[in-house]
Amino acid sequence: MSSKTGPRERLLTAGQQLFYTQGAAVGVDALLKEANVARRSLYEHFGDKDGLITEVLRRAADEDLAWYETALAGPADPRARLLQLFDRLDELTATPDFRGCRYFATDLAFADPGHPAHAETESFRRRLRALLVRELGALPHPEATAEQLHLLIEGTLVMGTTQDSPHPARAARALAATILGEIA
Amino acid sequence: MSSKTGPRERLLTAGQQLFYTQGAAVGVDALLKEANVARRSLYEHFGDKDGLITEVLRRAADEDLAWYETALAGPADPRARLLQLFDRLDELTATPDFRGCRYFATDLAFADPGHPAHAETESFRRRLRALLVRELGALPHPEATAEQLHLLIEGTLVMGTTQDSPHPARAARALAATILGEIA
DNA sequence: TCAGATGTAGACCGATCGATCTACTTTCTC
DNA sequence: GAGAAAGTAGATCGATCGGTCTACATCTGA
Repeated sequence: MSSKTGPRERLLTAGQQLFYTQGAAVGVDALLKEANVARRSLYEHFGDKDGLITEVLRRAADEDLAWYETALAGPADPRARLLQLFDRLDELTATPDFRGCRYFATDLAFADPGHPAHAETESFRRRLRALLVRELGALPHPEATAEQLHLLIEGTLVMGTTQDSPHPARAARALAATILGEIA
Repeated sequence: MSSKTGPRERLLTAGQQLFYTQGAAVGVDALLKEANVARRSLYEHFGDKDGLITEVLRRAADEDLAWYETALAGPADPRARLLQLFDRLDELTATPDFRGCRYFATDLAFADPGHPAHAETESFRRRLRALLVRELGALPHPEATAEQLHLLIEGTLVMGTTQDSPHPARAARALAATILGEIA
């Protein structure tokens, strides 16, 4: 009977937060302090820092994809569902602790293309793309349109990160509306 | 009579290349070796590593904005000029050594919002935005459309970095064509 | 109950980082 | 051509990094 969360869980939670807010370069000491965990526990559970990073990305990917699922839920019309997604993105980028796309930031943080983190970020994007294609299943050119929507999403996250525009998701939504209307 | 380039120039060139390909976390030793410059010269000319980073960004911003200018040059019709920009972006992202947007990568590399590099990246984006607004001067809603084009550009650079799509600029170009057509 | 597994606390190691300093050489200027 | 200025080469410093290790505490299950 384990009512309280163990060190493994606390490390994943701390990693998910600190890697997002501070970047993957966050020191091990900061992670241990945030998680209230002994140094040894990290290396017993994850092998090394990269192991923790990989596992955090895996968990975050599941959560974020679930977020996309709920952001799309509701309307029966696929166009309305996809436009609603940009409304949710508008709320997301307006959040004070929004710091952009975790996966792209991870890719940039590791110059070595062989780093295991890249496999996780690629997996996330492939799943996100599949999700968009599924939504567009009933409409013409689902693959090409999914690519465009994906580009709009990434662009929104970037613009939201740099704060160049107060509401980039609204600009993206308008763009999405035109192509979703055209392919109807 | 200085026919050969001095250490300052070599450092800027090496920094411009290494910071782009390896990220801002590149070590000072690697920079010195690449530039064939003594350690002392770096600190005499730029104070510290951040000084070099800032100066590299300043120079790169001028070059990149000039690239945008030439990418837009040619056609008299502003719509054609902007669509041509995405053709140039298509070539750019297809370059084997393309590694994405230098400025956004720099922003992500420094979690501290007070780091001097952020001022340079913000300056670049502001100038880029102004360039887009200028191009759209004769058309309706130049500010709003510039925001959308900016978002498409950033999205293209991200998608080109992660290689999710072979030609993200073409997807972006199609999106740009719809809004440029609509506001006509 | 008690033994093994699991966790904590923290010293410690080698490597690497940015930065300073000394000593010597080259280059430019007057 | 002599002296100042600028550059090279490299030792060195303190801090920090990821990772290992020892010693002790706690929890758990046969």
